Amino acid sequence: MATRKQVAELAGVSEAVVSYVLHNKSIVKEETKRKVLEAIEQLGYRPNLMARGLKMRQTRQIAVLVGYMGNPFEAGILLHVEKTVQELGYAVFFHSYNSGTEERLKELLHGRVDGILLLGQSLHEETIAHFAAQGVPIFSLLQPTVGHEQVEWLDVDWHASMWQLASYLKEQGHVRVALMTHRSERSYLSLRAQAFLVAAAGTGLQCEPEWILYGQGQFEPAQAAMLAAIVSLRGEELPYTALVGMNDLMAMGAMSACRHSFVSVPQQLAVVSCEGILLSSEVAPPLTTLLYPREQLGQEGTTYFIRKLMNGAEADRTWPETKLQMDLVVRQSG
Amino acid sequence: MATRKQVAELAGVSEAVVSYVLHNKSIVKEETKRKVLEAIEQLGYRPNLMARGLKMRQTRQIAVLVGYMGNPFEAGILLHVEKTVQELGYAVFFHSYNSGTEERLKELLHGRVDGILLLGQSLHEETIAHFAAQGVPIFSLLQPTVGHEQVEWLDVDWHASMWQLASYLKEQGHVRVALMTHRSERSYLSLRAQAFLVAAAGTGLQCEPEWILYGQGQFEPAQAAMLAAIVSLRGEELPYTALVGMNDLMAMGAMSACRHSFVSVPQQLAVVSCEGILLSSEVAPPLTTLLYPREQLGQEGTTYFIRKLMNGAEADRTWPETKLQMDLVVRQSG
DNA sequence: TTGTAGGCGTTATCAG
DNA sequence: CTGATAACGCCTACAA
Repeated sequence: MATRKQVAELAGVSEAVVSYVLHNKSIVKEETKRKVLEAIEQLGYRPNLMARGLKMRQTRQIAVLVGYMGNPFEAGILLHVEKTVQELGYAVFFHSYNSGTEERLKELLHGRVDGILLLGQSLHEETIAHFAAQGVPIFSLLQPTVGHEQVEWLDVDWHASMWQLASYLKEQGHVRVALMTHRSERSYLSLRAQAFLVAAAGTGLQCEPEWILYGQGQFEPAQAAMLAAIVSLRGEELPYTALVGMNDLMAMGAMSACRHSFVSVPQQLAVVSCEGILLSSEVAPPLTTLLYPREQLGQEGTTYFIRKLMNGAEADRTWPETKLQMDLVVRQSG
Repeated sequence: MATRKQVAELAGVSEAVVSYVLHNKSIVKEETKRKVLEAIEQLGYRPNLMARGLKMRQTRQIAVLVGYMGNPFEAGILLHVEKTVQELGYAVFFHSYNSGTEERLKELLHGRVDGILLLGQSLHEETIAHFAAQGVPIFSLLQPTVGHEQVEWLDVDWHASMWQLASYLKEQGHVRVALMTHRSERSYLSLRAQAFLVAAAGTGLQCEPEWILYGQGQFEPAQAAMLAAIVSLRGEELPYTALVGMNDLMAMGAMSACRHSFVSVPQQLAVVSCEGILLSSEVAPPLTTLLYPREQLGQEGTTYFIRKLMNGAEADRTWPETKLQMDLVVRQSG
């Protein structure tokens, strides 16, 4: 573990000079510089990032808080986030967040990150205030749900998107539609559900409260919920002709349940969704879904946030309130 | 940003006492302790992790190097790794690794992590030596390919697993089988391919070199490779009756290509694979595959590694050379 | 152009 | 039991 001191000794200069060379201060004489660089090379010296962080009060590390990596949607976003973070010379502190471990989170992050990037998570107000007080900015990819007034975010325009989806269903002749979402209002899926409900009302679709199924954002719970809904009919026909999933995994879970209980998709039940994850084109039948611009989300959101971090608090008001757009990919499921 | 100094002032004690309280040294008088705890509470004080790390030469952070998060197989492992790391009181420095950015990696990690966990990546020998010299241990989930003699790892027993797969194909009456793998011998898929080739020879399967397709571990390249193989036949029959994918994504890509070119699976071509990722049961037709124990891998491997980190270098020889087992899940693709 | 010294927030040693 | 004080490795204003 070579330190700066050792480099200085080997090069026969003082420690400060080593720093000057490291930071490309042009004030160092060419020959001294060469000597120092040689010593650095020889010892394989690299600055200790803890020490530097302590001194500079800047870690060049940002926390990325995710919910559930088992969902390809979130994993796909993380992929692009990390890539962008890396390109901008920062590093990722990766943490899966569960509401209720906030105390632990504060400890874990204290002094270790320059900012926090939320991947669809909703923090408690108190926690947000805490980090604000610490001078640790927060940015959110995917719109946060409750609270978060001070938190900037980037997401698609869900109202426009859901309007698009509702219109499509209407065009296909559907009137009664079911909805699969997450029970918790803290989930980012709830926002999508609200937007769909508004769009459904606006386009004249019928979506009764008892047609709302809860798949908790994941495949198996969704499968179970759909199965339960089918079984409870005792052989009668489904009261709706279409199901819209608030994410692809749940839509796929529902289709799986249908297949196992001989409900044909899309004839007896059309299924549509709104992410377009990997393999959504490969399930049976291929899923009709909106395409979420994940790369754009990860790339643009992260870039904006880190640039802001680098500039200090200046250029604060530049956030372009443009939301992202989604395209509908019509396949065979609905 | 309350510091220890401020806490000490508020509580009317010296800084050292604050540390004693923090570390539960029972030598502090009950009343002093109470005063200090109050001050901590009031100021919302938490130790700065950079300062602590610098002093202790221990960061309680480990680097996790991944290849491609777009693959549910790797994302699924990360999920369990992170969970375990968190439970053991450590944190994850997340980094996507590309061969060729080793210099950058060394800088980025210097002094910031206590250890490195490889998720199927292969580092250069020189890099391994570097970290060894720095006293940063490396552990690998999934067996590393070339070199890495000094690196401990955990993986399934690929020879046994591939023997199982080859035997199954043989039982099903197949003789000529194709293989879909990654071109680079640095990829962890190459190890699987080697193992399969050995097993194929052992069980009497025929697997000609020109039947080896390269899907680069991902869906779309695999799809393209399979498509190219089919097209090049100009309408003649495939020279093999089964294809074994070195991961599920490639097997699915191959199936997709078959569907689009009207090659029926499994009648004209049986497809099998060896991971069992999410949705492998939902594609058309559902994929016959070995089930990789990802949770066990992430949980056991990470636990072993972090415990070792905590104990210093002691208990070095306890690594149980037991490899993990896989089960075959027979579905409709082969 | 180069060296000195103070300090970032901790922990640990050693007196009181 | 408690209080100074010396590191940990680095950066930077200021002095030489």
